[in-house]
Amino acid sequence: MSGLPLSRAPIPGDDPPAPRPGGIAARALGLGQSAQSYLDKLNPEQRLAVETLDGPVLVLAGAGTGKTRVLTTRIAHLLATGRARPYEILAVTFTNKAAREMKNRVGDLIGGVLEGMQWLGTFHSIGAKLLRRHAELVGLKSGFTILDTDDQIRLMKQIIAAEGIDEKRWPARQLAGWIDTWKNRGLSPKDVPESDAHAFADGRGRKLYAAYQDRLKTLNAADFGDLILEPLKILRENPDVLADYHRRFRYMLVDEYQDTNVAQYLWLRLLAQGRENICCVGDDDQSIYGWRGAEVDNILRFEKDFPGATVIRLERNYRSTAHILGAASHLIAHNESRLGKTLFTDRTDDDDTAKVFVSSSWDSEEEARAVGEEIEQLQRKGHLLNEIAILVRASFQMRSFEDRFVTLGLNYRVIGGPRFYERQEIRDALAYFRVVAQPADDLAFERIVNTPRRGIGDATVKLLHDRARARRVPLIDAAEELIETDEIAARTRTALRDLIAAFNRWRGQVDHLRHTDLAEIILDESGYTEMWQADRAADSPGRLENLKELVRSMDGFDSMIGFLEHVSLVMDADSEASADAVSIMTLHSAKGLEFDTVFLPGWEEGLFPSQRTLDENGRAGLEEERRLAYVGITRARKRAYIRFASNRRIHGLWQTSIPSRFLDELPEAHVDVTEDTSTYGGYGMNAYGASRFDNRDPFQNTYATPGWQRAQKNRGGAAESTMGGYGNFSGPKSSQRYLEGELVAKSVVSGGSGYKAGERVFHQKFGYGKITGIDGNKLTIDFDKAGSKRVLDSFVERH
DNA sequence: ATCTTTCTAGTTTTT
DNA sequence: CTAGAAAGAT
Repeated sequence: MSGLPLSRAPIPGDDPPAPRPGGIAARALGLGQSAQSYLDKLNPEQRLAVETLDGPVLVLAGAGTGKTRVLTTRIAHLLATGRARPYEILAVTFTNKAAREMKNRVGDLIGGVLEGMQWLGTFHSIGAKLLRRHAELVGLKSGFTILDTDDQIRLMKQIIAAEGIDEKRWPARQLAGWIDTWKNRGLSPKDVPESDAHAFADGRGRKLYAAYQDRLKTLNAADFGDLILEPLKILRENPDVLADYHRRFRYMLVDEYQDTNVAQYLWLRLLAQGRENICCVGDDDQSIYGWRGAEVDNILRFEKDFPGATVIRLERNYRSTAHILGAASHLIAHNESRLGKTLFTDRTDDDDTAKVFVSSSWDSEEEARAVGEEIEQLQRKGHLLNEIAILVRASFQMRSFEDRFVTLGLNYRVIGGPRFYERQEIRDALAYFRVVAQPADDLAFERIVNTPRRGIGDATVKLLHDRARARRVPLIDAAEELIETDEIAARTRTALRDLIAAFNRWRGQVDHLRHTDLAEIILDESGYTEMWQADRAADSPGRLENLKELVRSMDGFDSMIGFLEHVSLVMDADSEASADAVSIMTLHSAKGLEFDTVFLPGWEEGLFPSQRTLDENGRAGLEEERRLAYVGITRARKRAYIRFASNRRIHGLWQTSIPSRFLDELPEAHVDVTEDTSTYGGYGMNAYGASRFDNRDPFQNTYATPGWQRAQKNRGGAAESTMGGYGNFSGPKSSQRYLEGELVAKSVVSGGSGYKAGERVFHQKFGYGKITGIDGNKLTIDFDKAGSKRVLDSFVERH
C-alpha cells in the first residue's frame, strides 16, 4: 500500500491538536490500526526517546543501540500524531547516506514514500537551501556556484600570489586549512582573533581570508564552509528571517550531534531558541572528527546549553557479543571527557562466543599474511567475505593487505578511496558543463581551457587574467575581447576562438536538446573523449567508462543546472558492489558500519595512537584516538582480531615499534592473547637473529613482550629503555613529553649518528651488515642476509 | 609549450 | 619508499 501524500494531513493551528488515534491524520498516514505498533517495536528507553516530544532532548545512543530507529520512529510519530507536517520538521545529518537512509526508513514506517520533508538533509544541503533563499543578504546571488576543494586551492594560490607572498613558504593548502578552521568556528574575517591571524604569512592570514571571501563574492561562489557560515550570519543579523524559521520549524532533529562544529552548533542553537523542540542524537564516545572541527564539547555541554533538557541513554546493544562489548567498554572507560555509558547485551549464547583476539606479527608483511590465513580459514568454514572487514588507522597500511590478497587471489574492496566525483575526468567534464551553465565560472573555465591540449598555455592564461581583472569581467569575456586583438599568437588565437565559439554553440542548444544528449555532444566536440581514447595509459578505458556513467547519471535530473547542484553537494556516488569481498578501510570510514568479523591491525605506539595527534593535541588527541579504537572494536558483531607488528616500514625506513597502550587497556577477562607462531618461526627469521626469542613464550598469557615491558617502563617514567634480559638490542633514543603524568609524546632525537661508513653493525630485524652510507641519522647498510636497506641509526648497534 | 628531472613531504575525510 | 608537484631543459 502506498501512503497518501502527506500534505493531505489536517492543517494544525499554532498548537497542533493532540494525537487522535484513528483520526484522519493517522489514517491518511496509513497508520490507522497500526498507529501504536511502531512504538511496540521499541525498548523502553527508545520509546521514551521517541515520545518525549517537547523541549530539548539529548539521546546518548551507544554503538549498535538502535539510534536510527529512534530518529526515524520519532519523525513518524510526529507525523502520525499530527504534531507537525512534513515541512515543519528540520532533520539534519552529516552525510547524504544518512539522510537517504532516514528518508527511506521513515517512508517504510508510514507505509509509503515520504514526501514533503524538504528540510531533511545534510547540514550542507540545508545550508545551501537557506543561502539560496537569502543570498542577497550576504552579497551573493541565488544562483551561486559551490566550489570544491580543488577550486578553493587554485583560487587561494592566485590570491597568495596577488599579495606577493611566496607560495612555497606559505602553501595555499595551509591557508585553506586555516580558513576552514575559522569557518568551522563561525568566524568571519573580522572576527579572526589576533593570535590566529599571525599563524599564516606573518599575520597576513586575516587579510588573505578577507581577500578570498571578496573574490568568492565576485565569482558568485561559495565554498563548503560558507554553506554553514553564511546562513549563520543571515540568522544572526536578520531577526525577521530568524523569526520566520522559528515559526516554521516546530521540531528539530540532529543526527551525530557529537560531530557538530561550533558554527553548526550556533546555527542549531539560534533555530532552537524558537520552540526549544530540539532532539539531538549522538555518542560522545564516537566523536572522531575533532581534527576537522567537530567539538565533542557540544555534546558534553548539552544540558548547560539547553536547560531542562531530558537526557536519555541507549545502552542496550543489539549488535555485538558480551566479550566484544566488555572489551570496548573497558577501553573507553579510560577516557575522562565523557558522559559515561556502559553497553550491555541480552544475548545469552556467550558460551560459544569468542573473546577478542590479540596477537602479534614480526612485521607488516607477516601481519598481512596472518590475516590472510585467518580469512581463508573463515572462508573454509563458510563465512562470507562480505562479513569481514579490515580496519586500519592510516591508509598506507592497506597496501600490504592488498598485496597479500592479490597473491592469494582473495577478493577485496577498498572503501573510501577517491570518490567518483573527485576523479580527474569527472571534474574536467563537470567543468565543461559548468562553463556552459554559468559562463562566469572562471575556475571551471580555467580548468579546461587547455584540456585537452590546444596550445593555450600559462602565458596566454595570464594574459586573460590580467585583462579580466582590468575590465572586471569573467575570463571568458576577456578571452572574447582578446581574440579581437593581436596580443596573442595567431595559432593560440584560433584555438581560443574555436573554444569560445564551441561554448556559444553549446549554450545555444541548452533549450533545444535533452541535457544528457548535450553533455555527450560537449564531451565529443571539445575533443575531451578523444583525448582519453588516444591515451594509452592503463586507466584510460576506465576513465571513458566513468564519463559514460556520468552522462547516464544525469538522466535522473531534469536539467543541467539541477544536476550540477546535486553534484556539488552529493560527492558520493556509491555503487554497491555485489561480489563477495573483504572490505578494507580506515577506522574513520568504518563508523556506522558493522561486520561479523573485524580485523584491527597496526595497534602500535606512534601509529595507533597516532604520534602526530598526540604531539598536536595532547590528552584530547589521545582520547580521540581511544574513541577510534572503541569505534573499531564495536564494529564487530562476533569476532574481533587485534594485531600489532614489531617492525614496520614508515617513510621507507624500517622502524621497530612498541605495542599500543590501548592493548594494555583491554580487560583480560574478555581478551584472548595468542602467540603468533609465524612471528618468530618460519620465513627464515631465525637467520636474521630473531632466534634468541625462540625458547621463550613472549606473552605468558599476559602482556609481557619485550616491547610491551619497554612501553610500561616508558610510561612509568623510566629514562632509557633497556631490554631487560631480552638480548642486547636497545630501543630508539628518545625525548619524552609528559602531560598530567602521562606520556603523550615521544619523538626520536635527530642529530649526527656517530657511525662511520664501513662499520659492522647489528640490526634486530636484518641481522649483521656493513654501513655503506650515512645521511643524518639514516644509515644505508648492506646486510649479509637481507641485502641493502636504509634504517634509523637508533635501531642498530656496533658489532 | 611540453617533456624530464629534482625535490619534498608524508593521518584520519564529509560536504 | 614513492607519489605528486614544482623547477629546469628542450
